[in-house]
Amino acid sequence: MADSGAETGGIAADHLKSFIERIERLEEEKAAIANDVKEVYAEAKGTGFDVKIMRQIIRLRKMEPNDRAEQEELLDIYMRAVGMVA
Amino acid sequence: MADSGAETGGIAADHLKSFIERIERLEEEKAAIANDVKEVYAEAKGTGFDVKIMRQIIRLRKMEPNDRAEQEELLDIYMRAVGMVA
Amino acid sequence: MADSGAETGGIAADHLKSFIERIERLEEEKAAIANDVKEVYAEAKGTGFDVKIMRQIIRLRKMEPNDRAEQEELLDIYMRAVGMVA
Amino acid sequence: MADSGAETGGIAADHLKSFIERIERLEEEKAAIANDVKEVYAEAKGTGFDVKIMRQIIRLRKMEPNDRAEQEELLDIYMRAVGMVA
DNA sequence: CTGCCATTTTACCGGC
DNA sequence: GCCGGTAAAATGGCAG
Repeated sequence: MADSGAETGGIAADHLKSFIERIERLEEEKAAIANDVKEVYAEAKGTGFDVKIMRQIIRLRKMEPNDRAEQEELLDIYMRAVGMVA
Repeated sequence: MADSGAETGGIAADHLKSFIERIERLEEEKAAIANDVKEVYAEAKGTGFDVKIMRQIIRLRKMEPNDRAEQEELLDIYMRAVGMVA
Repeated sequence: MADSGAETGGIAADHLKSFIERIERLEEEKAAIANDVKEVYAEAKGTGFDVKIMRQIIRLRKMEPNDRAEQEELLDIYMRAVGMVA
Repeated sequence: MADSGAETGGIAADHLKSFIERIERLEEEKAAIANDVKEVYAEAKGTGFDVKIMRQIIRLRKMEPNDRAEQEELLDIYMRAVGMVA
């Protein structure tokens, strides 16, 4: 076998396995953090905050102020166009 | 003001801010790890591996641990009932 | 065998099959309509409209005006709390 | 006013409104069908069938038609490489 | 740059 | 009636 590319016999198999395991480790870490996030939301909710609004806040803070303003303006225009007061 | 629940004047505002910032920090960490994952995939791809299949592998390996055998029996019965071979 | 409940031998199997097929037909119809929706969005986009904003409009129109006002107010409060101007 | 693109004064507003209303009508139809689906599940449940398993069946039947056999071969190779039995 | 795929978010449904 | 998980929608990212 010429072993062009990545046939998975021999060392290629080991290589693949290594990649997979590295990714799985990272995914585990990521999942752990995602879980932490969930817990913070849960705690906030328990304190009386509205989770959905909190998500909106976080989304808005992530946006460039300019983009945000533009979107709001456009939304406003569309709303008038379809007859929603403001 | 009775401050029942989570009105966001005074300390409640601080509390909310604190929650938001905790989440944002965690999301940053998560994004960093997600980026690492992406890089590993890119490296694997450069080595000649098929990223899409790799994702499948990882998905499958994550599913395996579940002892879903319990439900599979009933599923099997239903499958026979509707004419799916097995 | 007493055939109480829904063991899937005999007529029960036929019954199950019938339910499944009815659902599958309905799901097909639903998918077709979902596709139509997609096409309308595509056409609107081709005319120069912003699809994302359109989705927002539709979401807002689906909400009770009261609820919408409440959410906006709450969002506003939260924004001030975390120091976003308005 | 040059009316390049889709400013929403005049006819553009009408156009937008028309798109929105078409989508809303389609979404209504879709919701009606979704409701029918729900009713069939309810009826099946009343007959003694397990709704969750039924959903699984339908999911599986939707997947089958795909001739995924092509990719399965490569998947198989990769699975062996990382030590998954088959 | 368009369409596709993956992730994320929202809504729904069944269980307790 | 709420909570948790499960499926649908939607947004964002990537390849072609």
